[in-house]
Amino acid sequence: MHPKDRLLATASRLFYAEGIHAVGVERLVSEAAVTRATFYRHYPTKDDLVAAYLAETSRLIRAAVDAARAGKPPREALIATLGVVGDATCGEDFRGCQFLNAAAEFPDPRHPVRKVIDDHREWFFGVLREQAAALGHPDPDHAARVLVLLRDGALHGGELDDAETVRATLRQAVEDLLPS
Amino acid sequence: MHPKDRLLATASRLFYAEGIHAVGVERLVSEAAVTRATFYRHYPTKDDLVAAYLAETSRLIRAAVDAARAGKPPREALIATLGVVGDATCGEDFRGCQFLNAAAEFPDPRHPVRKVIDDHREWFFGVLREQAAALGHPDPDHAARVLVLLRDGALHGGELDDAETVRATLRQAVEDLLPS
DNA sequence: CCTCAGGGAGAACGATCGGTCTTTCTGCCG
DNA sequence: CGGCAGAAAGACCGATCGTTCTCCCTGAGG
Repeated sequence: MHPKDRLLATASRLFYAEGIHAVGVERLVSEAAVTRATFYRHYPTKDDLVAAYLAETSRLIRAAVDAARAGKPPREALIATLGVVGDATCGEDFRGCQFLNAAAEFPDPRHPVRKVIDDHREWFFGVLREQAAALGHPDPDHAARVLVLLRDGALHGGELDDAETVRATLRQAVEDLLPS
Repeated sequence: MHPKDRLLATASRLFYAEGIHAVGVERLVSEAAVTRATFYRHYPTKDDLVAAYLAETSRLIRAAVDAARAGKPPREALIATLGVVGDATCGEDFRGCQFLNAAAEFPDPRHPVRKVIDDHREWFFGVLREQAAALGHPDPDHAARVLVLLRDGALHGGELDDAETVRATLRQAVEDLLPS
């Protein structure tokens, strides 16, 4: 495993578990067994590493969603898509949504990190709208918007409230929303 | 306005707008026109000021919700309660939920700040459950849980997506959830 | 009038922040 | 073998972090 990959893996773990501003460069390089010079050779600034962390997270989530919905009929595919979210909330060391947490720490909407967040949200909304349309929902845009609300809520409730209950609540709410 | 109140007002504004870890003590005391000594005379540590900021925010929200539902029949009262949330998302300088943002910056569930957050969430869930029960909903616990999901989602979507659309989506979703 | 708490002003603490630098060594490719 | 990029190791930069300190001044209560 190359230094650059070790850095990204360490950053993903620490940024998610402890918060972005709370983890300093010293901590990153020491836990990744990399020197400061190597850090700045691969990432010009810390913010670039943050953006890389979110981009990589987005990549993993897209893969998980693609895998979950592959080959399923429309209704099951949509339930499976939100199921990925519900499962995530019940995973150990779950600490909310990487993107929502990062947005809380980067208030400036024009910050480069926010673009990665916006891209990911736009992708997910598109997936939901497309799936709602394939399902024959009369207003796929509205359905997708409600599903996004539920998703965002579940990703926070899973940390602050009981995760299993949140997963069940999410699933029930999604099924109620779809034409039976 | 006394120094302690100026401090709390300044902290509320800066913590919410820029994030908690991102605002240092120097910034707080200079913008509040207060000396460092006065700061630590009223709040033993910065974390105590953070807890006070969230406690004060909770107090204001409880007052707003109480005012919105006062004297309304059950169904309108519940819609008004969530309406407070929707209105908040459309306010200027809206930057998401103070409690969710703070939770993103305080990962340790045993941290004192997290207790203030948990208390606030518990209160809000209780209000929703009580209102759903008064409405004669067959499963008020489940209804309240779904409403919390929608609330949390709306409070983030209002910042990251279009606020007015989120408000309308939230209202529609709430009405669809209630027995007609 | 005297006292004394509370606030203003600002220096100072050690620690850490994000970022740059020099030096040395290793390993790969021609 | 020679050359050179990438990484290790760590000193170093100014700035800021949260926190504590001393000193002086003001204003209200007894």
